Amino acid sequence: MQKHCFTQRLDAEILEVLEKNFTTRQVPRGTYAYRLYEPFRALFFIQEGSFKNAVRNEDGQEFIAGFPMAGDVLGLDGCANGYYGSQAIALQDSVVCEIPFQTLKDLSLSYPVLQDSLHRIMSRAIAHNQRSMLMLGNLPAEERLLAFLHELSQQFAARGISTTDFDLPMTREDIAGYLGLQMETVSRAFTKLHVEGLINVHRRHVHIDRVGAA
Amino acid sequence: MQKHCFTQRLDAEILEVLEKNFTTRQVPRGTYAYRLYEPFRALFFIQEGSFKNAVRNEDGQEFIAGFPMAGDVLGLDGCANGYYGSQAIALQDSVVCEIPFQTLKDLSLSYPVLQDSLHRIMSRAIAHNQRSMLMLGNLPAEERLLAFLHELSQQFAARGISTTDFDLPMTREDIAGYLGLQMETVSRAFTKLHVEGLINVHRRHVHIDRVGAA
DNA sequence: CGCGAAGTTGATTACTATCAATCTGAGTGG
DNA sequence: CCACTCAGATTGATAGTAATCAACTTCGCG
Repeated sequence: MQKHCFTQRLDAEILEVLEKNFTTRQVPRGTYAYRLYEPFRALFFIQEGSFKNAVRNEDGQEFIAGFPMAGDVLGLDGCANGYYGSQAIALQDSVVCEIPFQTLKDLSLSYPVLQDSLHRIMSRAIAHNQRSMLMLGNLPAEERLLAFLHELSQQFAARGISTTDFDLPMTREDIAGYLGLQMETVSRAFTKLHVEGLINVHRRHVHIDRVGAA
Repeated sequence: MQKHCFTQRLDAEILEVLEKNFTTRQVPRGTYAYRLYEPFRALFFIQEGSFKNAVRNEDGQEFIAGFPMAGDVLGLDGCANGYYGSQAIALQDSVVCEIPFQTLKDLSLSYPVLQDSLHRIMSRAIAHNQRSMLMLGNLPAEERLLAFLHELSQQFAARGISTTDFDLPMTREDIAGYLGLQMETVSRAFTKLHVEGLINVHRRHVHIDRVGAA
């Protein structure tokens, strides 16, 4: 499989420069790439695997902000306050490149394209969160799940994996956390979509039959 | 009132540099600072007034991503795709500084502190959206409204306005759009908070009596 | 084989949306 | 100055959706 670094569309030349400064780290399934309230020092570029990006408040309530995969960047919320406002837990055994933020800034001065890239990545995160909020605010459970499957399908598409046949790396509870629903509701929504002939699902495996006239 | 530019905590020296490149623009109440799908060229720094930042999808469903005020930055979601993914509508007669993104990037090379500032601003937007999603996913109507009032109170605090006594610049419908609720539900939540003795509210005017044992 | 985590399904409750009727107050023009 | 108007806001009644509580099933794994 292709090695993903920083973005999928970065010049090879820049990649070389970055790789000199990379520290590669294994992140076994269930462990953290970075933790909530940990001092912000670095961004993490996922080379292999996938994560869940969890936000929590004082009351222990948890929300899943997203499921970043190979090629995505972790820790973007950290440089606002000097500590991470979320945490990233590996859903599978994963590999990340740790890029100290200071290094990234220094390199940006010599390689403006790198700076552009960082801006786009952060901007994309903002745009993604805005679309998520739109979904959370407006869609009923079943449509949320459909939107989620569609989003996931596109994430896989960008990585050359089948868009109609794939395994979910996360539990029903994780999905519920991402969609702002309860696990049971997610399970029922899966069943409903299956009954309607839109998908075929067995545990973690999903097959999308038709995209639905959304 | 103090003039707000870029961030409240930027060196005077840098401010001068920026101001040379500013184009100031009046944005009357009800008009746009920028529109959805408009080509991305610039960020907007609010000098006076306040806005609602609205995201829409194809079905015409709308979500309010936030209510940026003087000192905040608009248009951050634009540089991901080359066009704005949202739009900003003035809630009051407002004034913005339009900073072409290219200019900002050029200046960043000479003034690294400016680059830092941009990173922090984008990072803060990401962190803010994450907290919003946490609220949308977990809290019941009344607590959402309370969280919103608290957030607003802090926004005012940062601008030297009373944290316990203020006028809402937005309608109930806008608040509903931000909280992922219906206007009627927001109205009922206001009434309930009043009955519980937490707030005093008449139309747009709000007085916070006690913060509640959240 | 048995245990436990993950997932499904059912019954009931609680909350919010929806539809509909009013109320209020700011702005307008006679 | 007052009546009129209308957008914004409130309140009520009802329906619909998701949460909650509980029982049960499935599957991976030691």
